[in-house]
Amino acid sequence: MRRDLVTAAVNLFTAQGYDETTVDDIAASAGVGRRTFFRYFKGKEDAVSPDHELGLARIAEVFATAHPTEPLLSVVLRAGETVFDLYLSDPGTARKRFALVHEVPALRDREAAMVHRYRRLFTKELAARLAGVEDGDLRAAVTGAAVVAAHNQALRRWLADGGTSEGTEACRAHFRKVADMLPLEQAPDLEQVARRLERAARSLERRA
Amino acid sequence: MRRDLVTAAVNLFTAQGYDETTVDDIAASAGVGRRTFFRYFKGKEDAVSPDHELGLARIAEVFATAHPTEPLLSVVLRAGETVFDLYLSDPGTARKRFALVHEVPALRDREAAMVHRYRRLFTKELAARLAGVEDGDLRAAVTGAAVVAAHNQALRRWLADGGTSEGTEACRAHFRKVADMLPLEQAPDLEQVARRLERAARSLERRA
DNA sequence: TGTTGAATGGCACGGAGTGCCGTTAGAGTG
DNA sequence: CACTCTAACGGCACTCCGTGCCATTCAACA
Repeated sequence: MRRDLVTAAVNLFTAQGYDETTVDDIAASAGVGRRTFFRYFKGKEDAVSPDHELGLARIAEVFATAHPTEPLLSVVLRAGETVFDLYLSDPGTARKRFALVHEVPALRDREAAMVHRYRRLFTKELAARLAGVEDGDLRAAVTGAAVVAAHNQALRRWLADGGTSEGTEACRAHFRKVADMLPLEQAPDLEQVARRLERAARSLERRA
Repeated sequence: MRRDLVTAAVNLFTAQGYDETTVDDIAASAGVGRRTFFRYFKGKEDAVSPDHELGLARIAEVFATAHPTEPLLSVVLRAGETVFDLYLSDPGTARKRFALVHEVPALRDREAAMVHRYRRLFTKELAARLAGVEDGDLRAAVTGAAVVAAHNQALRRWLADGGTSEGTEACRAHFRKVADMLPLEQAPDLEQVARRLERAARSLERRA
């Protein structure tokens, strides 16, 4: 039933435009009444991509069930990949949604709001795991935003390349590559290593 | 006139709630007709924080007029601070807006959409300046998101601390500190420094 | 067979946003 | 002062979104 309404909405939106399609059109196309539509969706915009709640829940689950000793970057990557799987499981509708979201202002704004929730979730989980670290919540905010941006960048490239199923592994590799440049464990370690080596070099120089 | 409508809207929203305030209420409170309201604002949500277009324009101007040899981090910091000035110039209404935006879902979503536009702008400008660099647009996307997150984090902390005008310099310092952990020039340089120092240490050790 | 509960759909209402048009104020001419 | 022209204003009416209310249907169950 939900599925029927979603497909009807996506088809009508792509065929005759978002603003030109009324909720009555969608309901009639799915063979139900207008009132029933609003029982399944909070609004007209929700008829496209109703899976975000599921994605958020899966990310939260990954963080909740992760072993405390697992490296933070590993947890983040696993959380991101669960969302990938949601998209990769249905590349066809993912492409249609992508096109719609990127040309209809109302849907673009709604997508931005959802991305905002993803970012907030990552930031919250990272902050909980960076408690005590110097500027922990700052690092969490910056890293959370970077993670979500990397994720979106990987998805966008995959979709721009046609959304073929062969590219799914490239999509994941892309996300990992971007995640490697995040300021998680890497940056502080490098700084520390540099300082330590600098001191060692100076002391050795004095000895020589 | 715009200003009257904005203050009327903010006051009514805070006093009796967003959903409970109609556009007629706002227009009547400002002494104009309902139709006039929609000539000044695209919608009810625009009556709060109508300065985002100006902020986006100022950022674009900073990037457009920056000298080509100026370090990228410096340009980013200057662009961010022009937006700070927009908030810091009127701390009182900034606090009211902050409270409203963070408790009204519709305004929160709209704010997220605006943050999305800021992020897109930074990403675009960074990508143009990272052309040719390995994974330039990936770095641009990640860095743009990180910059905006750092900016928001600094603003949020400033507002959470009461939004006093004495904290404006602390706000800027905060933004700079967070920007320092961004993967712009720093991370590659650090890596290079570490490798160079490692080699120097090994050669000194062999000599000793 | 009677009953209960959940899903449905029709109806009506309030509010957002928009097009149209008459009215008015205010600036610039003779 | 009288006239005109332009731009903003405000009222009116309309479409559509979203929601509360209620009657209907249908299936499960005692």
